[in-house]
Amino acid sequence: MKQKITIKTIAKELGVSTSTVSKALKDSHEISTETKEKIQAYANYYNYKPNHLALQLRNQKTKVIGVILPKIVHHFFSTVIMGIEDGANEKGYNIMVCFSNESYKKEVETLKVLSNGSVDGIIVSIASETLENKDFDHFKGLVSEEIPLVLFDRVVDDILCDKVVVDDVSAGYKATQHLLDNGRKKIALITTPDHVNVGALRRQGYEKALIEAYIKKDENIIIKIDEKEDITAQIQKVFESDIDGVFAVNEIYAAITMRLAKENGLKVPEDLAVIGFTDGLISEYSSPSISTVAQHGFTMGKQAVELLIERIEKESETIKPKRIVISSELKIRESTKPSS
Amino acid sequence: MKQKITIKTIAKELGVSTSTVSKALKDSHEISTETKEKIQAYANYYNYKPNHLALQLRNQKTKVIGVILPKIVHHFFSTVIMGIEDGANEKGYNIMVCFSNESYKKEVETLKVLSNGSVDGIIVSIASETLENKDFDHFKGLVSEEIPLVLFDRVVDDILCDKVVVDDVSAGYKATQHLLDNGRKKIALITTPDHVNVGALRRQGYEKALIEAYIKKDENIIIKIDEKEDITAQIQKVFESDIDGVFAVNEIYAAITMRLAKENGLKVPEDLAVIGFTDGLISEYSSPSISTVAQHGFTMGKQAVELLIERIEKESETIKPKRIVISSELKIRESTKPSS
DNA sequence: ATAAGTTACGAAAACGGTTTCGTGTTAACA
DNA sequence: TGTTAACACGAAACCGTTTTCGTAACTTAT
Repeated sequence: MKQKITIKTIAKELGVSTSTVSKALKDSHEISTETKEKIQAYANYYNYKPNHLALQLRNQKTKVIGVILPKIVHHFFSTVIMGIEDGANEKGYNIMVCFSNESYKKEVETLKVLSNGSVDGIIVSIASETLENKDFDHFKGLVSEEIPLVLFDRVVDDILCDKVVVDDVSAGYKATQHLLDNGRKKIALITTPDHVNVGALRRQGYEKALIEAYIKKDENIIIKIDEKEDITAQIQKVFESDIDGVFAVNEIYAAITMRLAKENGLKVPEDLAVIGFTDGLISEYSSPSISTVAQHGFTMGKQAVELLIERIEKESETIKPKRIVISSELKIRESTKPSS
Repeated sequence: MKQKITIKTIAKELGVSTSTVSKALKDSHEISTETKEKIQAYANYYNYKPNHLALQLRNQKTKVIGVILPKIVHHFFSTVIMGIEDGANEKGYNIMVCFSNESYKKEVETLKVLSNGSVDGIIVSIASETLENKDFDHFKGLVSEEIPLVLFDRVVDDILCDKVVVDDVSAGYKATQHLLDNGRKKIALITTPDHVNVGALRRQGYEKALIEAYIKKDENIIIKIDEKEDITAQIQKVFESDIDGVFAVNEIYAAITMRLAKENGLKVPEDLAVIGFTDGLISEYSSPSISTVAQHGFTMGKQAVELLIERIEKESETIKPKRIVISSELKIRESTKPSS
């Protein structure tokens, strides 16, 4: 990189002290108009830009927010990033993005790197492996170092910090209720293993809706997908039972269900209604289009970053950790058009 | 944030100088074993971590790479980010991610923020508005400041820097050729306006394939989508002509085409073969699944970052700008199964 | 006993800014 | 004429670390 122009250069060149230059550039009243104009003109001409690193060191602030996501090739997380970036920019922050790739080890390492002072605060959605292990010591370390932390979507109660979540239970309830309203009686659930807590919560909502409709739960049509195995094969099993509705906890599972329905000779939505989660591109562009529960990822991201920045900038006050719940919303499309 | 322990603290506490502490922590031979052990034990006990900002200032290196993308909710760009992050991590770098949201103004601002010294180098895919304006002065500024810059996917010749691109012409050719091999004769092209150069290049490939097959180009079945208008309505026009194949330059256009085909009473692939670009989730999970040209986003990202880091770390040598071409690959799926 | 070489550490400069606290000069006032 | 205040600027400390250079004390060789 080319030798940059610094305050020192300007000072030497113009025969004044660095303090004078610094003040002149900030339009301080301490400096005479004449001197200020001279210095500003010079700085402008040579395109002087203050060195960010020096400022950071002095202020002990980086104006950067670290973000750790389990993955990115996923509509929900992409939109969350958008929200985070947008909110951060509004307050003059930038974001440093890292991925845990759902791995516990990478999450720990990344957290260590980010907490060495490169960022003022961190936003995380926990890796599934970590959720499975139930080992959250790396987060507790952060908390005790008093580095501001906000968890979103995949959160755990053990960690004492601000959180932003979707109303997963109520979302699961709403989705299931929608199918029931639709006249469906035998509704399958395609979900994640129990350790992924959002999956467990959505299931609670599902079960609640069934109970209220006096429909007996059937474990045969509740499929917990193990992503290490063949997903399609696991979903295929549900077609061995007689079903007329499917609630899938993400859009990939919903899309696979649609394909299998076709292969099994069931028409969507006539014979089978399908509703997914995450209002992504697949749901929107598949044909028939898929009804979903929209999670408002952008809002989540924005709320998370606002919470974090508040914490960063009011570091003196010890505010009680907050928990923000973003309400989800049904996006009704073709895949759940009422059966006759 | 809690008061962090610094070298100064350790020095004062142990009655030695900061230089001694610094050297002891690096296991320098200049320091006696006894002193080293004492200092290391103390540092370890109090969980000393060197202040990153101080190091950055001293070394004039941030070990951070800036990335500016037009958008993120897009399979291709998501995978590129993954590749960049992966490559960066391998070399001990982190990435700072920003979005231009296809806006010229935001691109200029973001570039300015990143070039104030917060990053060692920058990777960019140009915003469509900028491509339309043809105003690249902000990039030229970077180049003259000698901040390493790598452009990928949407690149322009005007800017003198390293570039990573897809072999768009040959990809367009391969896609079209595949349809021809399939027995299709009347192949429509759904593309972007000409200023998005990747679209223009893919079109060249399309036209070349047609010429070689002695098929006359028909401007009526070449649709340039204006994203500010209703996309579906624009694509619908192509169905007014008699066609048996469609080459769409991204997966959204391909998906919309599939839906319209259905609505127009054409069966895919029997009556109409469809091939898209960007091997994303939509193509994979739609039904029938959509054949595409896979762009290898991960590889592109990784190559881009490796190129950039090489430039950063060999700043002395003025190497001629490189241009890396990533070859694309056909992913044949159901939407282009041979017609009888 | 003297010269030379080690060993083990500290002082100080440097990275690029900001900010506090002087201080010399001039102008205004009693 | 002496006192005070305003003005315009500079010196120096500071943020946390590294690194060069100097040097006191001791060891070894002559």
